[in-house]
Amino acid sequence: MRNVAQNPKEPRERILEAGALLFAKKGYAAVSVREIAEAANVNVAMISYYFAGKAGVLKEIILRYFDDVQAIFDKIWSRKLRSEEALKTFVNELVDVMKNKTIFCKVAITEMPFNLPEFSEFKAEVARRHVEYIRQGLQLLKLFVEDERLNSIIAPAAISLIFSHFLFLPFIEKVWNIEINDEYYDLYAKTISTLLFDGLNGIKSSFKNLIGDVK
Amino acid sequence: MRNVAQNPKEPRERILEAGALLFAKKGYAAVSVREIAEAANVNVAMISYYFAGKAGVLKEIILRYFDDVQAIFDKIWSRKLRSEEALKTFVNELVDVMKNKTIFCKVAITEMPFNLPEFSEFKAEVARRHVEYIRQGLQLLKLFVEDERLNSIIAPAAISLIFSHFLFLPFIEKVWNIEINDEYYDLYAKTISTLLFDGLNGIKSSFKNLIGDVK
Amino acid sequence: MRNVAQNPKEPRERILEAGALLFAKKGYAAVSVREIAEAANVNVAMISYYFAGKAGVLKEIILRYFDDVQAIFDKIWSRKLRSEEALKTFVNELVDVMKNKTIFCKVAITEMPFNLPEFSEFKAEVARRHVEYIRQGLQLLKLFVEDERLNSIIAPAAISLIFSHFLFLPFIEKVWNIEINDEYYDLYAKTISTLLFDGLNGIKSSFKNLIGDVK
Amino acid sequence: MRNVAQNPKEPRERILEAGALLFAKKGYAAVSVREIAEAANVNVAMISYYFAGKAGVLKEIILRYFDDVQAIFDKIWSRKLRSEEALKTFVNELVDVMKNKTIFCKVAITEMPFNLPEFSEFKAEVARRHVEYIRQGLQLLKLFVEDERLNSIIAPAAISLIFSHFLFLPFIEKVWNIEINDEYYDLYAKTISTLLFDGLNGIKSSFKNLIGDVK
DNA sequence: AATGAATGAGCATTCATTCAT
DNA sequence: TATGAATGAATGCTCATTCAT
Repeated sequence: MRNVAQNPKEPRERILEAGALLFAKKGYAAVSVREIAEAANVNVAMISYYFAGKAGVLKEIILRYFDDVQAIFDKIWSRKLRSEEALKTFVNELVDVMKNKTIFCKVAITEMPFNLPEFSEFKAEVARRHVEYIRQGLQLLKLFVEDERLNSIIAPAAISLIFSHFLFLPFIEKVWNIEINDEYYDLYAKTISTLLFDGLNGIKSSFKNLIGDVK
Repeated sequence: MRNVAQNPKEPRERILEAGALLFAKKGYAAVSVREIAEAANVNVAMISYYFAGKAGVLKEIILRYFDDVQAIFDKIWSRKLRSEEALKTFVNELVDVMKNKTIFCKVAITEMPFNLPEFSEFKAEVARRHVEYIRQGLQLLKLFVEDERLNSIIAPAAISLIFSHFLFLPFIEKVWNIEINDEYYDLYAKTISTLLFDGLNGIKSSFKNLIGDVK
Repeated sequence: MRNVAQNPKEPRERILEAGALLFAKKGYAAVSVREIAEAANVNVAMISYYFAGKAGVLKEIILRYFDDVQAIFDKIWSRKLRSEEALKTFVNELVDVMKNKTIFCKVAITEMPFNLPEFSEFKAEVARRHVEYIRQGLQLLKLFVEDERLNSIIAPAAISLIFSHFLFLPFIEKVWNIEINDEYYDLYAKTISTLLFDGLNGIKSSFKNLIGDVK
Repeated sequence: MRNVAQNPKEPRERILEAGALLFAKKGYAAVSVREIAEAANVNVAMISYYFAGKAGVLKEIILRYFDDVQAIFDKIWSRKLRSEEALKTFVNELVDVMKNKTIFCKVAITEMPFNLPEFSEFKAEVARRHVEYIRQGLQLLKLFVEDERLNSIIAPAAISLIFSHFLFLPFIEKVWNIEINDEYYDLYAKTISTLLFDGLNGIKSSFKNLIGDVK
């Protein structure tokens, strides 16, 4: 059901977008179902009806984001890209997703550090689904390491880097006087790609002892 | 008054630490004053008494974090460190702050992307206070750029990178089976330093046209 | 909607009556929503649901009282009564309203002297709506005066006189040992009418110089 | 102790005046002890210390008002004034008290209609103390009546009339554009006196059957 | 006489959810 | 599907008062 093309005018979709917008702005816990219902122009009860509660809305938002991430990984595998190109493609595609589905991405990223009981199982499940992707990604970049600790540093660092713009957006808008448009996002993708690629190369040469042989 | 060393047994301090712990775990909006009061073993009314409301607790937490960040900047200026050493010192010191005041840092970082009305003025003020530090930091790294857009990408990227561990901590603990101790944080600081230094050098050579001359 | 006849068993109406009773007895500020909810046999949340908060209940009560006052004025205009009859009709009708909707009247009158911020705008609006009625009333009684000061004395004096019984009711019950019934209210209306009519005539002859010519 | 001349700078007195001002503005129940303490520039605990709680402040305010009223009655008895002069003196003196101790009077009058449990005994006591004065006043005006009902109408009516200005002051200021000064209060006293005297004469002639012979 | 910390009860309001229609 | 009334718990906060100092 989730993948079926949906009319954005359908209530279910309106709820999802209104929810994502509000969660992105104020954080999941600070948003009430009434707010969402008003923004989506539906009756409050419809949120429980469609998503079995407020938590269901967030879960769906996060799942949609992860579907997109998964699609990016699949694309890279299927194209059998090599290290540098794979990395650049990954960054470019991820920035593209962020540009087009900003609010969904921002919600998925900003809610990740929190540990609300009603999501602990859900998050564990999502994590499990993506562990393998992350491992394969690190292998592809010739960065798979015997020492798991290095993996546990690099993977979040990369994700965090790519999403930095979205995490700090309110701050950025206050501090710098810039116009954020397509051109900006091109520069953004190029800058982050470079930083990440050269940075990871630096790690590869600095930590030779820690980096294992991958077939 | 805020900087005076305080007995952690004092109610004010207990509230602050209990608040930070809970905000770090569940996010500001998901925590109730009653929860904080119980954890801090004080009467609910004391939270309003000392901090003029729940929002006051978060503000104090964020201010304390920013005081530490400011101290790091001041240290670097006063030592007149050069580019590479300055960067490494910055990362090391910041990781050190994160290690010792993890929950305060995590709260400051994770609440930044949100835009609750009761904090908008406060955040603007904090932003203003730190703009100059960030600018000077970029100058020191010979990364001050004519094109403001590049600054607006690099600065958040660096911060985001350094804090990546704390943003993804719950995720990391689920995916990797590692022990997080002092040794781990040493490796973490070294890895992030390398990634950032080599990455920024990559940017310097790739974007020569955008980077201005700084004395 | 406000004027539609409503089943007194409807929650909205029960809240209104319970609220009026309690406000009349203890004053608006001394009554809690929980008290009202219990007395009206509704859930506490229903008070905010129907009236957008405790203040909304008082506003509705006052509006209902003023609707009745307005209806009396309209009745007098439409009947084209002359001075003496108009005055007697006014007093009689007002005493009648007071008798039948005692608590609503008492609340409207006793809360008028206070200036709570949440009502200042509302009261100004109500005042505006009734200024014209009062002016026309004074004209009808041939008491419209060039000197606005006299108007500002007479109008409140008349209202105050008519409501005196309700303002001092608790006091009256303590001091005099009387039974308050329909007969009592007949005597009350007659006494107040006489006092007011003869008193105003006295003013007319004593202050000839201040009283302007009205057609 | 209450009658001893007190330095208005003494905390006790400051509390009393700050309390009266706030009670007059917002009503007893809507005022917090902290508000009073701040306005009086004393510590919160001092209110309980001097007056044994918030209720004690109101009681003292009301007592002071009644002392003044009692003094007026005593003056009239001692001067052995006759009906008309007695009435005019009463009104004039009362208006004078109102002018000079506006807030104390307003509080005493506006809190009278309410029946808070913590004051029921106090109010009964105050009522008892003044019943005799009122009876004697009515006798003096040759208005003492066999039918107690008429007394129970006239006495509150007179008081209510005299205080009408203070009950409706916020309303008056909104509706009429007048300057309230000494001259205004002179006119006020004269108008109310006339209204009351002529009105009561009207009653005397209209209700001959009800008015008994007094020696 | 005066303070400020502390308490526990109470405040109005909002919450997510349910349910009859 | 969709509504709006209704619920009971929980929200942040303020209350008058007390008490050790």
